[in-house]
Amino acid sequence: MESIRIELPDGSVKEMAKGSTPLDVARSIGERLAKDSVAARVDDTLVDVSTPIESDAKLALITLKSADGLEVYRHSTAHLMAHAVKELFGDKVQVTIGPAIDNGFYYDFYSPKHTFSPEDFAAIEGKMATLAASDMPITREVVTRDEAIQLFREMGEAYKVELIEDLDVSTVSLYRQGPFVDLCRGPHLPSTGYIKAFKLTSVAGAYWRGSEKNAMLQRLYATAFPDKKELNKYLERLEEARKRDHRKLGRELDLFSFSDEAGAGLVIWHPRGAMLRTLIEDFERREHLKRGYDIVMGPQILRTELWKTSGHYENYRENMYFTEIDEQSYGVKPMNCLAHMLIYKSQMRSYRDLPLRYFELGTVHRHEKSGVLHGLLRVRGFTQDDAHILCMPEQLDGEIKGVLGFVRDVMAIFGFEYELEISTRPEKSIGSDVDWERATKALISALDDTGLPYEINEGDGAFYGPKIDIKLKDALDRKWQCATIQCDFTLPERFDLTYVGADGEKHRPVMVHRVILGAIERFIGVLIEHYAGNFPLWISPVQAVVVNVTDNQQAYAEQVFTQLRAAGVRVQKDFRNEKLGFKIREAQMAKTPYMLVIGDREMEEGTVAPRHRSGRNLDSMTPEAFVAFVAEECSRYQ
RNA sequence: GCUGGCGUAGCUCAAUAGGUAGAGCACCUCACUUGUAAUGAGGAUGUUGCGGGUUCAAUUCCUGUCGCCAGCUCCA
Repeated sequence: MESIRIELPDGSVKEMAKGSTPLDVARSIGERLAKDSVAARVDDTLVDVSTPIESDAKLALITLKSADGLEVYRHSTAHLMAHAVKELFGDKVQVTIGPAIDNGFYYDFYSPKHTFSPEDFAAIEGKMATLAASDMPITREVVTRDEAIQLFREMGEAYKVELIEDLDVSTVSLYRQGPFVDLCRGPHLPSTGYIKAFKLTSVAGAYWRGSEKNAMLQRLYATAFPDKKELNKYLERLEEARKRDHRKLGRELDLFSFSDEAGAGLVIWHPRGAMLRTLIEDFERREHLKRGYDIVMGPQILRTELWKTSGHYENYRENMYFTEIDEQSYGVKPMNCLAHMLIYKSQMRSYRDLPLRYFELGTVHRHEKSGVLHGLLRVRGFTQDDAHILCMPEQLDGEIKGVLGFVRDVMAIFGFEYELEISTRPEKSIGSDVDWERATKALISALDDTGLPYEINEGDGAFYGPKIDIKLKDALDRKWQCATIQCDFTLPERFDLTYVGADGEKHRPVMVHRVILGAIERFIGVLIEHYAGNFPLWISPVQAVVVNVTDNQQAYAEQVFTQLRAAGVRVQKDFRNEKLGFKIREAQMAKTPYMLVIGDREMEEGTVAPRHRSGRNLDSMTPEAFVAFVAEECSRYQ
């Protein structure tokens, strides 16, 4: 019999008969490995453990311990769910697609006759458990494209037919488990019995193939883990994450609110939230001034004519608010660039002036679709830490690198990890091919320079230029774009911006539109979840609360409070006639960093006894010492 | 914007086969003078999101609208 050489990840080589399967190889190593292997990687291709190997190859067996294994597991669980749904709802539903995602999987069903609700979950889970327990083999078969089309057509699965019809291949693979068959590339678990722990989590609408022009499908989300223990751990983690939800903490910590009466997506900042925001904005002003930006301010509304000049009226009108007064139409600004353009144009510019960096904490309004609003993370009125850099083309690289460095420094201060993405030209856009190419190259070069990994989103750029996006994650790992760096070769053109070069001729400057935190609202939303409401001292709206033990110390405590406030500590007092434990508890729940306890002892010594929200007590110290202590802890950010 | 779910006191949630609503916390009053996560007693609290319809009667059923939640689409 012909034999082949199988190279294993540790470099060892096994001689196996031609046509041996990964499972055969696993068995030759050990029964335990054979049992644990759910798929295999043969020369970089993921396959089933039952796929025969026909020639010399590198082989890695995949168990549920690896990310690949888990993905296979979840994908197979998605099939199991589709199988269960077909058994329960039969002809009422058609299957479409069901991939594995982070922490689980989903499956989309076309189901006009039955609307899925969480009440269906128990039945579906029960059926899945039965199907898993029956341990049906999951088998792969390869058929021609036409055979597959015919098969799914007979089954009444129109969406599968459409999928196959769009495939440019001669054969497709099918996976069967009992009577259930699905078009799938695989690989899959050897049998349904491998599936042990899963839970349906939610149901939501999703457009077929992600386009709002297509039919709305019903998507069942679920999670799956190799065993119940891990599943429960995940569910607990999810529960913990929900406690960090900035919408919940925002109310509990009395930071902000929304009001139907005011309007959807419009933030109302309460004293503590407004303080938090002010502190962050002050920080921003300092950091920008340090880096050579000039602070500027523009008006809230500008004449509609100007939005026509900029191209916003043409491209962004549906997101804008307009108002008309004295027969004059104005647009409420959705972006801050226009005033910055006017500042640039207010005088003749020399190449010696460049780069010019105009910074504005600019409040903008955008009419976002009602369904996308989400706490502070997606609102209709927000303030950006916006800047427009106007420079010579040869300065572009350096400016973009400078901004990326700025982002890196700021994110380090808040302890954020972030993901970088670059987005290229979309279909609906303005500007020439040459400009787009030059701008895109500049961004890529700057990204490469950071040495950090980044993703490329083709066609995802703004209508006026390509961009780099920096994304942060919320408590539930949903990604939100915060910082963004966008090249714009269009506005300088439209506003006819020029500078006089060394040659005495007029030249066109290039523009970089960039934000570091992005929208302050969104950033604070993510920040609340990041710290779970336990803000570091330098941005804590309330840094300390003075708490007396009995009325006896009230006069002294009042004096301490006044002294600390005069010294710039953000301090509050709680002199209510309550037990100390009660007042400590309240301060604790408000996540106040320090509680300054004053009893007879402290009054006699002229000190306070600080208690940190962690429960740790500091040695008693004089109010002056506490002021210095706070100043020291905050100093590294100022 | 779309699909589905939801809107009851400041917050978290009960209630009703259709008969105009209750509990805890918070709030107010009184007593207690208290040492590091809840002292006790008493009190007040609602146009049941808003409008229209069906009905003798609507918080409950129907409908419109506003808002919220999950996801999709879209974006900081």
